[in-house]
Amino acid sequence: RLRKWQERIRTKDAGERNLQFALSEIDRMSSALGVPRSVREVASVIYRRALDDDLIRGRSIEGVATAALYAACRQEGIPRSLDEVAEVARVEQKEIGRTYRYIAQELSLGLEPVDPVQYVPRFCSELGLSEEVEQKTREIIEVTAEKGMLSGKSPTGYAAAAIYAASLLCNEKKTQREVAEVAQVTEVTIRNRYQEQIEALGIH
Amino acid sequence: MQDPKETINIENVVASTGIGQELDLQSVAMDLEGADYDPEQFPGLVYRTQEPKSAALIFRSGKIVCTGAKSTDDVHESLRIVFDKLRDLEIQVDEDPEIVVQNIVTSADLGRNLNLNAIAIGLGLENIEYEPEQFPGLVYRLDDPDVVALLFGSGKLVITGGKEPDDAKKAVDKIVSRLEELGLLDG
DNA sequence: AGTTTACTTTTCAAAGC
DNA sequence: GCTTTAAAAAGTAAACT
Repeated sequence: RLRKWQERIRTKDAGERNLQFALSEIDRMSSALGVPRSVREVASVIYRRALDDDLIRGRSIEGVATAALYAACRQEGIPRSLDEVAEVARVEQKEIGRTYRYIAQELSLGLEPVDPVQYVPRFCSELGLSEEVEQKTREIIEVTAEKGMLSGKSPTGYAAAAIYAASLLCNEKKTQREVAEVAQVTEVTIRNRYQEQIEALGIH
Repeated sequence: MQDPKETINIENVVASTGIGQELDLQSVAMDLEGADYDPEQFPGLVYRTQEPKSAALIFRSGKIVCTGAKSTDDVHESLRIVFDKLRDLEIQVDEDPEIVVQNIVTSADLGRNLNLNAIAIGLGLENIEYEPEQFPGLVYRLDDPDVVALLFGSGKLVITGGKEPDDAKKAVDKIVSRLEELGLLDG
């Protein structure tokens, strides 16, 4: 009976330690990504829900904690791309994406695809662009997405191209390289999306 | 465009069978020209047929997986070639080994662009998977037929997981009617 | 800048780790 | 879970010319 009791304590302690580890990892990555405290709290809640629903079985604590943070950013409307999250995570991007899809499904998070507009304030701010460019970017994204051009395209690449186009239109030009750098996409992607967008807008 | 069902094309057929005899893959690898065998990497020996084009994975147990064929007829033709090659090596092969089709991959075209965002919401986020940051296709799992469809912005799609060619036709029918009743196939 | 090659997703069997 | 095999879809990426 004593052994059973000790085992229970040991299991409980191990569980506590694992939870503390997961929460400290969420904190560490959140700081590195510079997300607000509210997002960390949402991530913690998602992680605890995953824990309660036994979703960690067969997966790494690190992977679930990272996926929870990625999901929390999206839920709070200030997404970080998988690429950005992977840079501060200790699991590879592929596993973060796979784990995110799993917990989003199992916990019925009901998160819609990321809207490129949600990346605009942060990217424009990092580029030191004006409110005017930011507004023009939103307009470009909304008008072209309305025409069905967003289907299947990466939200970051789409946002990056629109920012590049808006910076030209507002005479605050940023190079494709500068925009590519903050959005973590290649210049080739910006070029491709940019061509489609200006054509759809009829800007020649 | 035309009837989406007319655009259905079988891209790959996966099937399994067995010769009813255990094999010494090491010696088969030595005698069979073009055979790839690296047991450290994978327990199966890989043998490719040229016409019809396919790849056969041959195992020590005598079981065989054939993949890459464009039709069920091609699967049978490819495996007939593999069986004969093994017989040439003086290996006993059952007369007519049962061949079971395990998966058929099909492509099709709905003939009109799709707004995947609207479709994701329309079909219900809990019923689909659409993460354009990770993959441009929307993943839609059907219960009957039991297949998985990948829908793309171009209107083209992939149907996989089916056991018979008819599954793809049924799936396309269901997808078209579902999108139509949601009013997402026009515009 | 254009081309080629390659990786992302889904499906399935096989034997073994 | 992973390993290997094939195939399509479209987007993204990297290595070359």
